[in-house]
Amino acid sequence: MSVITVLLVDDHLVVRSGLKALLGTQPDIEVVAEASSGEEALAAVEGHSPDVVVMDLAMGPGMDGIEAIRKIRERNRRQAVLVFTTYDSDADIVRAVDAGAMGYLLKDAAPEEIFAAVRGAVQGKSVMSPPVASRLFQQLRNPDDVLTPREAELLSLLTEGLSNKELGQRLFISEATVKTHLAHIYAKLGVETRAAAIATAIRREGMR
Amino acid sequence: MSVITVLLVDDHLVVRSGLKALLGTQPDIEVVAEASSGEEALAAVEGHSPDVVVMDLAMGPGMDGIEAIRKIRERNRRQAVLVFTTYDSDADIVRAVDAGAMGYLLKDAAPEEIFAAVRGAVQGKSVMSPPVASRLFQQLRNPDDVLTPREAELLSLLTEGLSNKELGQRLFISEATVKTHLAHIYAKLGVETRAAAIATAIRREGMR
DNA sequence: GGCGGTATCAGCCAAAAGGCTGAGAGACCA
DNA sequence: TGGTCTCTCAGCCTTTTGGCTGATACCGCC
Repeated sequence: MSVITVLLVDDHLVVRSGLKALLGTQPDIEVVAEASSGEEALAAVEGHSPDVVVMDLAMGPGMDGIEAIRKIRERNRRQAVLVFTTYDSDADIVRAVDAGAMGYLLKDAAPEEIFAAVRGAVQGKSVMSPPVASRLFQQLRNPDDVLTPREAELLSLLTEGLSNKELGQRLFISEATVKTHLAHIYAKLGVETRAAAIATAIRREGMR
Repeated sequence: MSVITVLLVDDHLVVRSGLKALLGTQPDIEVVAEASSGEEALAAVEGHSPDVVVMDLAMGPGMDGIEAIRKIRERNRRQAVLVFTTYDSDADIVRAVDAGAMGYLLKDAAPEEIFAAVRGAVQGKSVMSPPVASRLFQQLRNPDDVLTPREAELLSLLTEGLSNKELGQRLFISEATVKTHLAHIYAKLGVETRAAAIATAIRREGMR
């Protein structure tokens, strides 16, 4: 049995240190590199070509986790990416899976769960924390209310307090398109104003 | 020189593990106990009587970090409590300091910062992460930015996603007055739109 | 008795947001 | 190959929001 090589990506040194300590107890898993930003993560993937990338989604300014996942998957489909984050936001789950994540773990996961996820990932198995899985399950029952990846992305930026114009500039689309997306988002969230959408998104979706 | 004993309190095993690994590199610091909730923390303080308690504020259901700090300080003033958390919410900082916290560190703090904070805490020195200190400083310098009770009430309703008309009806005031209050709130929060105000209120002020 | 802070309200105007209809391009799938 | 989904864009119109100026009233305080 060969050793599984892992790249850790998290902007908090404490979390990287903790993961490293936990994974270090497993003889068949080895942390070969760490990164604290999306940019660093891409470089580390090139340099170390790890089997599994364990990544937080929230990573301060610059490239966010979703974008990093997408780029990693674009360049090299060998790496399996595991999301390891604090919040089980509906929108983030959808976007992460869409970007090519193999699993989605919450930070309060038990060590065994994490080990199992890493081992499963290299075999192409997808592993979810129970709360995450239940959210996905619930969404399958109401497929009409599931945000598309683009809508989720827009909603995420919406919670930053941006105007339609700013949203358009940020996403390289026209203001008209922004308004179309927003109308769909409002309908799916069951709200009528952007203010209510933001409130709903932050509270219900766990966005922040 | 005697060894500083530390109790770690965080609901994420990964974070505890990481802190333990980091603090373990220091010969004069020893982690003697861990807890994953406020209740456990109180018991651990009784049992181990550590010199310093390093605690996250957000801890799932049950007693929150602030309450735990207050109770620890009530029962035994020997322990110094250091807050170690992810978000620099104005409200949380004020509440934590008020509850008796000796320091306030963010999770992206450098290891040296953490070590220094632990060592400082036992000597009665208070240590803040730079972003935290700057927030406190800003509040002291600019008391004008403190919301009046009425403004706070309005902001709280604002985060529900209500329109100006609805706000007026809810508070029994005219829409004109609502707009006046909002203008003041925006100025104090440093934002220009209601969307940004909601985002700021929920995130920074911890409203929810 | 005046002064500052708070809360209340009005009117005017420009900008932003939202509702509506319609439509083309590309992907995916049966 | 045709249907469906997603993402993109446009125009038109109404409503809402935000910026501004100015005003009245109450309250506590020196």
